Amino acid sequence: MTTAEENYLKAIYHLSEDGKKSVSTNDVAREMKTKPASVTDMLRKLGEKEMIEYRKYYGVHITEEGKRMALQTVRKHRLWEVFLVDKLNFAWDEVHEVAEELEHIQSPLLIQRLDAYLNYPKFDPHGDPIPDEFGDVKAKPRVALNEMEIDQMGQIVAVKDSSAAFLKYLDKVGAYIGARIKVLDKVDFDGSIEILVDQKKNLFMSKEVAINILVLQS
Amino acid sequence: MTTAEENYLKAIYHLSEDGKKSVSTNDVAREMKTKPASVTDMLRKLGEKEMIEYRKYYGVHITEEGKRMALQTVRKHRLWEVFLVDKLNFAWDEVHEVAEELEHIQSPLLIQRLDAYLNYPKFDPHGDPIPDEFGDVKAKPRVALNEMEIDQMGQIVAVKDSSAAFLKYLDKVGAYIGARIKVLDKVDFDGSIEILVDQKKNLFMSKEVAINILVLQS
DNA sequence: ATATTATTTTAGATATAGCTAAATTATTTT
DNA sequence: AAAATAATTTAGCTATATCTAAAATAATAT
Ligand SMILES: [Mn+2]
Ligand SMILES: [Mn+2]
Ligand SMILES: [Mn+2]
Ligand SMILES: [Mn+2]
Repeated sequence: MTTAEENYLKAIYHLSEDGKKSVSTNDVAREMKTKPASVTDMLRKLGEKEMIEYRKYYGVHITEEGKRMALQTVRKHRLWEVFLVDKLNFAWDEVHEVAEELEHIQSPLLIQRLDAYLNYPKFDPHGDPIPDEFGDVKAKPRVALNEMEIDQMGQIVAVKDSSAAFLKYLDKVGAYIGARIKVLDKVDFDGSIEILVDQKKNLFMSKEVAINILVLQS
Repeated sequence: MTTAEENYLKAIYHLSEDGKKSVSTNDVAREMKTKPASVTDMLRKLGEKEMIEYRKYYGVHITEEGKRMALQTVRKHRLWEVFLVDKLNFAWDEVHEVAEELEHIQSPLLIQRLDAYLNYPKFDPHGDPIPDEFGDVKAKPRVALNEMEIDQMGQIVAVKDSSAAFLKYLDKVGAYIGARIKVLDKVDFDGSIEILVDQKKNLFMSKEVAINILVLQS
């Protein structure tokens, strides 16, 4: 598998994640920041390798083998992110691009040793679960913060967006993974929301922000 | 710079190292395990980027800028090798191929942090010096073991060949970096040599092996 | 000085991965 | 059911990095 194939397959896997049966050429083009024409070429190639089922004009469906490969790349990406944050003192908003390169290094021994060195972490710095070497993921039930009701409580466990802009904003306002929260108010008009963080700090945020914060309800 | 360009430039740098003014197309092809025709293409490209001075049919000479770039890649390669051995418990014969990939990861911050994390190592697991961030190398005067005379003493400080086959052989016979040695005998006929290691173990080796062991004389 | 040999370059392919513009197919609206 | 629109594919082009075979050049030997 080439780097490009791995990146496309990972994108298709992520786009299929929330139960969508089939992913469109345009979806992939948007995610990969390439043109639909380029995507068509790659879909044909991944189809020939049986990583996806590809029917012209009707989108694509990832195969078991494709999912296995994608999860392997996801595992590497997230392990490297843990390494960068835990060992090299990167901030959580600085790791994504580097991990995007590191995930393509080909060495099973390297990943096995890295996993051991990091003490078999279960989650990456953004709260995403790290698949084990067989591709098994321990998924916790998570809710987007904007879908919670007033007075409901929980704990921030992950973020959906890993961009530096978003993560720096969370740092600034004091939202972090592990924080205990309670919904104080929701505004129907624009979907904005006010929460209490760690029983002491009030925090007001737009719907755009709340959508990207994942909570384990309690 | 692409990965291929970095690899070629590093090869040209290494081939120029022992004072050779100019490096031939065939030399590079041998080192890179590619065909001379492919080398010609790349030499033109590196010439246009002024990483090398390239005169058709007369070989190539690395420029200051090219040397700077090559040393940057060498620095990354060797730092990663230290990481693999010191932190991930790789054997010294297992690191070369992986480092060959890792050296192309683009992130100045990553290398700066890695260097600090490893405590600013000066040598890699094969005894080769690690250039600092400005490309400065602290070179020690080293002699190939086959060039030493009977009764001369010294310390093994590096190996010239980093292949697994060679390094595993050294492990087996108990030659390692840091070992104190004394030349006991040399056979004129085939250049083979017998040495005393750490004042206790006699070791007989062929010229091929001795050529690839570098010694700091004392 | 010429011929032979070795080295190097050029010409012409292939494979990957991207693009734009045009054509085709599917979907939605009227 | 047609027409309009949106999505997707095809055709043709570019750039990188490789290769083989043929041509050109340099180095060596007679
Ligand atoms: Mn990637
Ligand atoms: Mn992540
Ligand atoms: Mn390399
Ligand atoms: Mn080394």
